[in-house]
Amino acid sequence: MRQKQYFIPTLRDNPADAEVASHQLMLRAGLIRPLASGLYTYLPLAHKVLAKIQQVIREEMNKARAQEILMPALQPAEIWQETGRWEVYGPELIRLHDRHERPFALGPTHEEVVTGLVRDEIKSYKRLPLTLYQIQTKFRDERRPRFGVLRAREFIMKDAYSFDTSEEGLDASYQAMYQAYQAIFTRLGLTFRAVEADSGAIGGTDTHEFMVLSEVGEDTLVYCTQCDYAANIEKAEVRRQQYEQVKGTEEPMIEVDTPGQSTIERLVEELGIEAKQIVKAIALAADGQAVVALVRGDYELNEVKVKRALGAEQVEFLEEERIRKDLGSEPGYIGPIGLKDVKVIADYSIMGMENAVIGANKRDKHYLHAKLGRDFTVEQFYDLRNITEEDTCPNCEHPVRFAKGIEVGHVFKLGTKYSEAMGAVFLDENGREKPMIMGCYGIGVTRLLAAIIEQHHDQNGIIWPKAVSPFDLHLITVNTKDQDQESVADTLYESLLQAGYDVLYDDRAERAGVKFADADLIGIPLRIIVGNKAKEGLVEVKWRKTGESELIPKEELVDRLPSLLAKN
RNA sequence: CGGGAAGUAGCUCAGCUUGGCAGAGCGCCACGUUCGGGACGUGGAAGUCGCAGGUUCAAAUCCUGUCUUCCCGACCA
Repeated sequence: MRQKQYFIPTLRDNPADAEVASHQLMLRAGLIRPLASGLYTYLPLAHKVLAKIQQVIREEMNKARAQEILMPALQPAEIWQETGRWEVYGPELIRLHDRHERPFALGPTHEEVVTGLVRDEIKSYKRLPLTLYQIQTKFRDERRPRFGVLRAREFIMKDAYSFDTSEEGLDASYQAMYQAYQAIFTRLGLTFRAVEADSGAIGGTDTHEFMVLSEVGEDTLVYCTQCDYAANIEKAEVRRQQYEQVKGTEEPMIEVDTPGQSTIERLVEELGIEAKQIVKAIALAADGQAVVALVRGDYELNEVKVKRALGAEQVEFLEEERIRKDLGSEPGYIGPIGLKDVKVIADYSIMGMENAVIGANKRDKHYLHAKLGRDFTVEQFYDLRNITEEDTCPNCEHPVRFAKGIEVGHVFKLGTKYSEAMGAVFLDENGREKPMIMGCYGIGVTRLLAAIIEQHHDQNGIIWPKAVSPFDLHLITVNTKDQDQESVADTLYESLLQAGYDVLYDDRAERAGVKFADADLIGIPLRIIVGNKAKEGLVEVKWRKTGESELIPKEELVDRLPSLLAKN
């Protein structure tokens, strides 16, 4: 491809509204352009890279015996009503009406469509197991689109669904997908980690997320320094343990003035105590029902664990109005004593607390010297807090560490949730009707594009891993006015194409600096520069990643390319 | 949805405090000089100052409303 007429609108400055490296570079290198918040056009370079990513995914999925299909993005409301998700899904589901005022949705995922399809077509155990997948545009009206294509409202996803006759079958299908994912992310040149994830309140046994390690990741993952344990912090269990609590004398509980001290930090500062002496009380709405959760002041509440402990679908913070009305309390001063009739649950870290500071449910008031059992009680204890780096591995008791990750893939054992709701059943060997056992497996394709850039760039631009580079080679003439250079480059371009290489040929009448800067931005791993040594028959090859270069006789180039490319 | 910031030329931004001809750099077009790391000169094109309303002789500038974008918190590939 001659660059003169190729559409790569590079930018010299970073656009003001891009924050993270991948977003900035995708804009600057001419990969994407925004249309609205969370909506992007993929320009030729990005489109080529996406095609390569999809190719890798297809190869590995097909190898795992999954079969590619393509389902409609536009879906009638009825199938969503069948599974109950029309009500449950919430505002993230984009809903619309056709000309007959019939309700539809733009698919954020395809369990309903694929389950309906398999239900109608497959009746016998003899046709199972079956795994179907598609690569398609998904729609989710995200509450907050962010970081360019990392969290977009319209994005390309590979979604796969497996149907099995037994739990053992599901295990095998799940394993096959898990391994395919490992192969895919490895081939894409990513540093990643598969972690245990939370499966949500309903069903779902095993589930793993594939995290690309990156500082801009929105997820925190916890891994053991000894064994191979790794989990999303939402999921990571905290070992049950004897907490070392601050001891008190047998002083009675007293009420004190704590004006404006509505945070842990302020209380620590003003009262001269430790955070671990404070009972942090958090008011929540679990499926609308007010609940108070207690956790020791030096720990963070984990809402996913609360959700699981209560068996709730949804847990969110209680609004200030309801804290006053439903709890009879005051935001910032919530405590376990004297609350109206609400459920109070607590993390294990509360056990054995004495000499504690608790909110008095009155503005600017706390109690001191509160003792669990004597002054306040708790209905039930659970593991409700986030693990910390001071905690130990739930498997082997060795230290754990944290890392940030971008979730690029998710594998999930669904069980029979959708097959039962939609009547996707088969007849087994004995003629008995049974629900199919399902799994689902997603990969964020456009998110991968950004994640790859996050892990593969430097100050000057992108450095594509070879497997996904938009071109094999970047051929550059230093000076287009120089006849020698131009003719050498032209013939070289032709012979490279002949040899089967996909070449981007910068034939633009730009100065060398401009071309080199653009080449760095675009990030094709191997560069061939035709410059002032061209009249002596020498061309330069240069590796984008290391900046190393080598002069090579032009006749030898095509023959030596395989080894030159392999060097990087 | 709550909290914060910003909307002026394709991009990055100044001008706004104190109302008075719409600006700069880069990019773009033409010509010339240059030519291995974002050159230089001359000339040129380009903006409904986000939108609507108000105040005023006069609004990019002041006031009100509204829309959009980005960042921080509750969800997901």
